[in-house]
Amino acid sequence: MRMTEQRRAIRSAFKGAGRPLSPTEVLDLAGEEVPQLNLTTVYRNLKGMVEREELVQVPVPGQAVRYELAGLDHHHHFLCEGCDRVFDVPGCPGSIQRLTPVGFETTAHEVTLVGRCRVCA
Amino acid sequence: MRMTEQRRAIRSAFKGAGRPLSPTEVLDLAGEEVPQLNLTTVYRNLKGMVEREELVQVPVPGQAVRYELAGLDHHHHFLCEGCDRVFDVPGCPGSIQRLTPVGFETTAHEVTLVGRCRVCA
DNA sequence: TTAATTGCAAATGGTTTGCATTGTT
DNA sequence: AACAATGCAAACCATTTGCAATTAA
Repeated sequence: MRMTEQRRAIRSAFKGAGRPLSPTEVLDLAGEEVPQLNLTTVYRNLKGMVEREELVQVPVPGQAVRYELAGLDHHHHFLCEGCDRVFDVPGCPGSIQRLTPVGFETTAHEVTLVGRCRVCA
Repeated sequence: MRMTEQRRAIRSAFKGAGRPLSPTEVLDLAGEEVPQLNLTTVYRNLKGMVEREELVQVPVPGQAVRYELAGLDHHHHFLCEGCDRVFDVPGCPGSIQRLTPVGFETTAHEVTLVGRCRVCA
């Protein structure tokens, strides 16, 4: 794993954003530092960073997958219908597991709030 | 809005399944009744049924959208990692709105449990 | 009869892959 | 030099659309 300019730019896009990013958002943000950045390269780097556990995927209902830095505390997400950006939401409504139907086994849960962010509200 | 054989079959696929269905699942299920059923027709009918509010979309994180009969009580969903089927989960952990960050407005929420269904567990 | 519905093929949008080229070490 | 990373074009997959043929009312 070599350290290239584009990889550096992709990393710092996540550091700077502080919220989950879509591949296109990564291209736009990192592309300011490295204008020749290619979308294919973004996809390949995101994939590699997930395999190396630097990033995790953030599946968003009805939307393209986002990515965020790995190792954050358990939290959930907010999808803004105005700007399509995704934000982290600290905390978790406990008592989610107890919804599990009899005979089923729950290993994870996704909670996504949908609405308007501070800017769009 | 004319009543065709294929539309009838699509309707009854939902009645019979009792769980959210993907377009492909609809094709498979309704295709048993109407073998010449075409995937394009399924997509067009699903879209029409959503506009007419007979169905609602069920966005599943990281997966293709599912559809289910409209008008059900508020509930959530369970995604089985074994068979990729989606099931309804009655109930709702209250206290979800209180996760909303200051300045944000929450208008809806999605909760998806992920794990193994009764058959796959 | 005639307007809605269908089927097929082609277009689309997001993501992935093959392969030759470039860049780090 | 050796091999990982990149760029481009083509392949993919799910979904949508154009258009001519079919069918319910």
